[in-house]
Amino acid sequence: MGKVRQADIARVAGVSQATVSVVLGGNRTGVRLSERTRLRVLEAAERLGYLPDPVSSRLASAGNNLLGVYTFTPAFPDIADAYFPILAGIEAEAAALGKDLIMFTASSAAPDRIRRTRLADGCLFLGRHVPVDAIADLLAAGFPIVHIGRRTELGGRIPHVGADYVSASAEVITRLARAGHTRVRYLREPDDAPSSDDRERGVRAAAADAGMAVAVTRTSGPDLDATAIARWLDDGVTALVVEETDTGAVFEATWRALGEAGVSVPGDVSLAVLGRPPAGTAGPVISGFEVPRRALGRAAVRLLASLVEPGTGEPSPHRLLTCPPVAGETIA
Amino acid sequence: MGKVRQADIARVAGVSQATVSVVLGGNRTGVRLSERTRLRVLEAAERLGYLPDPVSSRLASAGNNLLGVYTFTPAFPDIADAYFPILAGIEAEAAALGKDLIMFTASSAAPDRIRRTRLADGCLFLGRHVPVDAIADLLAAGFPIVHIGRRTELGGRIPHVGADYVSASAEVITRLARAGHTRVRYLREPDDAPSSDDRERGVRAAAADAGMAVAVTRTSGPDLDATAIARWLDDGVTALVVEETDTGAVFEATWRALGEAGVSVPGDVSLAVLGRPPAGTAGPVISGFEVPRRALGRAAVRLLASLVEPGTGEPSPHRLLTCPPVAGETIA
DNA sequence: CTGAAAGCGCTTACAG
DNA sequence: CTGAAAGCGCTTACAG
Repeated sequence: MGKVRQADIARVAGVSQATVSVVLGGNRTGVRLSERTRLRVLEAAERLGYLPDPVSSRLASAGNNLLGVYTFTPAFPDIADAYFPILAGIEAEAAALGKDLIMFTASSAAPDRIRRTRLADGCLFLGRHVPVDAIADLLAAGFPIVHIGRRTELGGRIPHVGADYVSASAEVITRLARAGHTRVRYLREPDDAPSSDDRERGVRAAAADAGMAVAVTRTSGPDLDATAIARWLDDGVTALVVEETDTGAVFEATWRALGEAGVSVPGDVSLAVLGRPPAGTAGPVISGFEVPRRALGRAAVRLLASLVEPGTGEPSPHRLLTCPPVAGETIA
Repeated sequence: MGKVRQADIARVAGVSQATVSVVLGGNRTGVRLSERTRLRVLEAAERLGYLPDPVSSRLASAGNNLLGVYTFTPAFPDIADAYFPILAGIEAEAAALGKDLIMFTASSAAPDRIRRTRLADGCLFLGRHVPVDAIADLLAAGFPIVHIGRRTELGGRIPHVGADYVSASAEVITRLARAGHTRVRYLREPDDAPSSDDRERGVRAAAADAGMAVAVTRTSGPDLDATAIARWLDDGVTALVVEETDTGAVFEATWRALGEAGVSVPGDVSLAVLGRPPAGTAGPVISGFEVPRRALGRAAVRLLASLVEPGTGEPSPHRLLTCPPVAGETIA
């Protein structure tokens, strides 16, 4: 009882293999078929326990209803908190569209693995940085891709669905300005990625508008201690603005340093996070904004699906979703 | 700049398409190749930007390094708490083995969708119940599958990696017996699934050994109220044993009813859960056991991988992992 | 109105 | 020691 192929059905039903294909494919080309033939084929297929081979169908044209998901870091163990809602959104929308998902486990961002994404009809990419060359190859080959998070590489030709960090970050600064702050310390990731750069752009623009002085510290956390805090306060800083990062390390280091320095929030200094603090952070609700991760996942799947099956009006290959503000209790 | 095929490389390099395949495939058959030819092919492939088509390779023999994951309920939105560690384990092990994952989103357990799993080299199944017919087809076709959770269907022919609920549940009862309890109320899921039945078997066996009276209530939660609690206590019950369920609903209902009844734990009544309470449950550490979900995920992937690539000694197609006891504070 | 040919892009057994 | 044939299981344009 090995695999049953269309050819086996054809033999039993006394027709050609191609006819079997037409019948089982639901006759989408509108071929004339005698009802008798159709029934014989269907019955034989049922009796033999035919299981179509999706790989063959995919090769012989036609998609396979598979969308790839490529994360540049293991999605689950490490930064699960940040990725989980995105994956949840991706899965929900994929299920709604009747698509299955291929998760490409990216132990490394090796080009070889990225090329494997072509097994699917299209692929979602997810990560702080993007391997430009491999993506360029995919793009050049006409393979549909969507990056989750804004991308500026390749002259902005990478389709993406991102969060509008510029506006959301500007809004946080404006709130601070309205509360009377004129001197702010801004802590951001040391490396350049659109998600960090966008925040900085929003911060600078709003600060300039408000006549606020913003000094930037690039840090990944370890150097943040009570001494640093004390120095900033001595300099006349009245508010700290911290970028939300994948691991939450910068916020955690800041929060700890604040505690060690015996500085009260928002009594002695105001605090805002450009995003949300890591899950499970105790204490007051930190002011900032929500990143609509679930919606990002859903929107990305929708965009990718429309790229895979063109027709119903080409959507913009670039979308930015709004980040709802979180008032919080740490701006005073 | 359309897709570049091996045939294109062959034309440029002045060799046959098959030779290109041999060269690019790393010459695994040990064919004699002039170094000059090899280099010419490699160079042409590089220059043209060749991207191998994984679908074709898969069809022309050879696996595709893809393992399927089929959950009978949407994995992410709903019962994520229970599935998340399993998926984390699956992903970690798959990454370690260099395999990618296809997540089949099971909006319905429709046989069609299950058949699609054959796109992968093998598939993991995950769910309280299993669609026996579709699984039987897969098994008959020689398609490698592994179920996460013990399965008894099809005469026990379904390969699986499960948790040893029988022993773990028995151990909980033994603990209760040692603490002097002789009359216990046991709350379990209303439907029959191996994970529930195994627990009950362990409970009954250990209770019989200890001369303990166990009364069983099948419930999904809603009927659990202060009245029920009071009735049981009146009956002389001194301990409650609650099954861990996917949603945690039974435990939550019990915990609430206990509160409403003003019954203190473990002062007035002891409490154990056959597993762990839902995440985020406040109060004392509930006695019970840990389900090694991450390890289940990893072990299932390893078993599936060995089924896909036989050779290195056939492993047992049935494995049960031990559930470490959690002493907790609610048995007295 | 129906059925047989060609081809999707590869791999691997097989002639030369 | 190398290169061309056959074939994986399908779909869809095309002859009859």
